[in-house]
Amino acid sequence: MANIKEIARQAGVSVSTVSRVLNNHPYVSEEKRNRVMDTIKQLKYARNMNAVHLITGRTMNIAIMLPFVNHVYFSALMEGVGKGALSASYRLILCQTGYSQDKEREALDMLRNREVDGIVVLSSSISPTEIEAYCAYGPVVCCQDAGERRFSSVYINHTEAFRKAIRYLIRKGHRHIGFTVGRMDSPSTEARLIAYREMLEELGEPYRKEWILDRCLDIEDGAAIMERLFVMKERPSALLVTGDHVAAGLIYEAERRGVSIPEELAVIGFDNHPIGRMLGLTTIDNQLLQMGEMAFAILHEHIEGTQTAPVRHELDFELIERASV
Amino acid sequence: MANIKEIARQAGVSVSTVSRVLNNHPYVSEEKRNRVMDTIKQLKYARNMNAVHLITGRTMNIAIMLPFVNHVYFSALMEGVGKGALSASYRLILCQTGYSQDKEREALDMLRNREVDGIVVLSSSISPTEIEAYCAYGPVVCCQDAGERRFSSVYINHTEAFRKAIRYLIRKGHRHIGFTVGRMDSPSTEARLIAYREMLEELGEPYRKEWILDRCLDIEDGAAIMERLFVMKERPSALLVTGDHVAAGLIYEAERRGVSIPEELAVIGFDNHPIGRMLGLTTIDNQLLQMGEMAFAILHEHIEGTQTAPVRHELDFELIERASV
DNA sequence: ATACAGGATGAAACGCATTTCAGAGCAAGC
DNA sequence: GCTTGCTCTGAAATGCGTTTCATCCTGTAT
Repeated sequence: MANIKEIARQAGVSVSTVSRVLNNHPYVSEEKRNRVMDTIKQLKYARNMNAVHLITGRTMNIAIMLPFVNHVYFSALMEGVGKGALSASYRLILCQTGYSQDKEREALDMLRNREVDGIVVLSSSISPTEIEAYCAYGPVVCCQDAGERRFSSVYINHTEAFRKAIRYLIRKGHRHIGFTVGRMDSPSTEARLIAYREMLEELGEPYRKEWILDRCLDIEDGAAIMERLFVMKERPSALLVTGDHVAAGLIYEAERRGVSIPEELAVIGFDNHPIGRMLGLTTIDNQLLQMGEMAFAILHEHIEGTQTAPVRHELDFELIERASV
Repeated sequence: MANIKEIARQAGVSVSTVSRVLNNHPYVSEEKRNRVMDTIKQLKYARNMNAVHLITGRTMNIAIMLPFVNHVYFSALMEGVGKGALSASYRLILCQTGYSQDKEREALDMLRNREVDGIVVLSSSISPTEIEAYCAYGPVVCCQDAGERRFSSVYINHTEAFRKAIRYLIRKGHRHIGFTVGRMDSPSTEARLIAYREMLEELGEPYRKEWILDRCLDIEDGAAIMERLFVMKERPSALLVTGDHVAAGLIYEAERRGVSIPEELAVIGFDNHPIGRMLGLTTIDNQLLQMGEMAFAILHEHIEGTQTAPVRHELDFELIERASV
């Protein structure tokens, strides 16, 4: 309940001196410093950070916008951002949007409202152009390639990664390749389609809409894929699965049904999650942890002012060969 | 950049009127309300929430303290808390502690510093007694049973749940039962040991230290259990595994090594995670989502002042019979 | 005509810590 | 002896929105 004024009064100094003690400024005599610190302890004084935020114009909070927390992809990214934030003494404010555009705008508004010093967008449903409008109020970093923008981004080149996975499958003799996506209209799906179409062209294969399996987000969606494959007249011999958890579900269900992997169905996952390592899943490591850390690092530079121009940082990816192809 | 004073000046009204418009108070004439709203739009005014927080003494933020975000148990709990927070317009500030006591105190200090209106502790390393000291500064809700305390808690009765699982195993003919834990000195481990010792007594079985497998947190730890079982002279015929992910690792590895489940090894998981449903894992549903939601609901009541006394809310659990026993 | 309730409005106090500025005291340098 | 440059200190301005209180006005009840 006590405030800085009360401390000053009881310690017999001015509020400025108390503030100096609080902030470890030099130029306070040992004697007064001790007196102030004693009074602080006696009165169990705790600073009202809201006043600090108001006067300094900084909150040491950053917002992290994502559709849902309970998903391995976002957990990993979040872990990375959190790691960076922790070591720089920033706090993370969770903005779980469920891809609701209103919620997303609400999150971005925190920047306008000075509630946060910056925001990292893991995934959003509103357009990059709309996000761009918020750059006037503070730094924004996105974990998706959004092209040349007024905000920074950290991403992996999904087209390139997909191309690499496809090439690998072709080298292994596959011509009938399908893939799964989380949602059809996401930027990464778009990026993947580019590489996919390229491949079809090259192999002279037709575009089979049903080989692009939509709404594959978690392990059970993965298990459900088998059923979807069984009802197809023509089945792909290989599947690129976005997410090791989805792939794990698929592999499990394949085993249960006696479909042998990789002989009857080759699978490549994404994310390089522990579950994939355990299952011997060939996967693309897309460096989620590093991406999160890098996102924070860049945001931090923007906040500190050491970097004012938006940066686009493309991360490497790596094909990890295991036993599912 | 504009502030309420500037809006007032340009709209030709007082700051009080602007504030009233901002907060949808009645008693503002239609005409002035419109004038103010127009000016707000023109100047692209955004409220400085830090000033609001300072004057109102509330931030609409709550802290959520947990060791790591990248873990299914905490993800599920967090999802629940987040759900509640969202619908009550509260923000979640993530305090990832890694069980560092300093970090935990830092999180609790946010309460003293008025940075948050309340805090929910999912799991902590510091003692309940130390947490209790912070209750003077604001409401705290823990997701573990800490006995009669000055803070509220939401929990499941781990002893009871364990007992139920053990009874079930005994009914199925098992006498040699082991179990896994995340860390040996956690409150839930203690609770489980009570039921476990009871069972040993009843069956007249000796306490075999090696049948309590420590440090089992994720899927790979689960897979590693098989190796640990193989080097034992005597092996348990059934294992209670804390976490469906750990159990999934174990099941997978058992299959790989040709150990049939449940014939050679029966397994009961915890958490009722989708991965367990997929694998036909018998498990105890400990209502993580509901626990998170309930934790927030109680915290909310404390913040609103509708509930001032600490409450202890014990949640039900449910044994879900599937094929692993 | 009088009283009273309620709508509408603005001035001012309030919440609290940081920072600038001015000034005092004192030592070192010329 | 005088200037320069620290060290140390406090008064006051600052950041910005909310809320209380007093006041004025208008319509309705008596």
